[in-house]
Amino acid sequence: MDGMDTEKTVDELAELFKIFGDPTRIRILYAMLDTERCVNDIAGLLDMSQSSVSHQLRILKTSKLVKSRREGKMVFYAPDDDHVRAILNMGMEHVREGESND
Amino acid sequence: MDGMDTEKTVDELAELFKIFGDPTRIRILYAMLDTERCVNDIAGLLDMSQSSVSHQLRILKTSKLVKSRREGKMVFYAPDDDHVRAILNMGMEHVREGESND
DNA sequence: TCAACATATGTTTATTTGTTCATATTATAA
DNA sequence: TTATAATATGAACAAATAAACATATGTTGA
Repeated sequence: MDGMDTEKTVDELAELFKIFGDPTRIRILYAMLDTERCVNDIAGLLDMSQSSVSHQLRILKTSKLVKSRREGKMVFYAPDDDHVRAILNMGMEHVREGESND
Repeated sequence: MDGMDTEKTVDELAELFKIFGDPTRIRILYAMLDTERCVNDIAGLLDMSQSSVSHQLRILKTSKLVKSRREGKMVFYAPDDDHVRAILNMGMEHVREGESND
C-alpha cells in the first residue's frame, strides 16, 4: 500500500465510487453535465418519478457531487465539481476500450 | 445527454464503478497496483479469508479489471489495465480535495 | 496413488439500497 | 389565507451483495 493514507481514505474512495455505481445516478449526472436542470426536467428527461429523482439528488448532494440553486419554486442542480466529468470520462474510456479488445 | 451512446453504455459504466464501490476491492486493487500478488499474500496483507479474497478476485477478473497468471500452485493477480490506476487516482484526487474545501 | 498446499466455487445469511407510495415542506399567486 | 405547483422526506418492500462456512478443483512431490 503506497499512496494510500488511512483506512478512512479507502472507505471514502469506495463511497465515492459507489455513488457512480448506479445507472440512474449516472443518467442524472449526464443530464446536468452541460446545463443545470430542475428536478421535474430531470424526471421528465429520464422518465422517472419525481420522488425517485429527488431521493437520488439528495444522495448526490450529500456526496458533494452536485450542488443546488433555488429559483422560485424550482431547484436547479448542477455538478459541484469538474471531477464529476473527469471521473465519468475516465470510466467511459475504459468501457469503450473494453468493447474492442477482447 | 451528449456524449452518451446507448442505454447499454450507461449500464456498463455503472457496472464498472460499482466494482470500485467496495472498500475491500479497492484494498485488493491497491495491494497489486505496483506488484502482482498471489491470493494468499493478498489475504495476509488485508487480513481477510482466502475465500473472500478469491470471490472478490473473481468479480474483478470478470470485470476485466484484473488479470491472472498461474505459476505452480499459486495464481498471481495484477491490474489488467492502466485505467485501473487512473480511475483510482482520479477518485483519490476528489476525496483529497473534498477534505479541504468545505 | 496419496497427501499437502493453493485456489475456486456453492450456499446461506445479514445488510445495503433503489423504488414506490404517501405525506410534508416551501414558494407563488389570487 | 387558500390553492396550487415544485420539491423533499419518511416508511415499507424487493432486489442486490459481501462475508462466512463448507467443499471442490488443481498442482506438486513422494
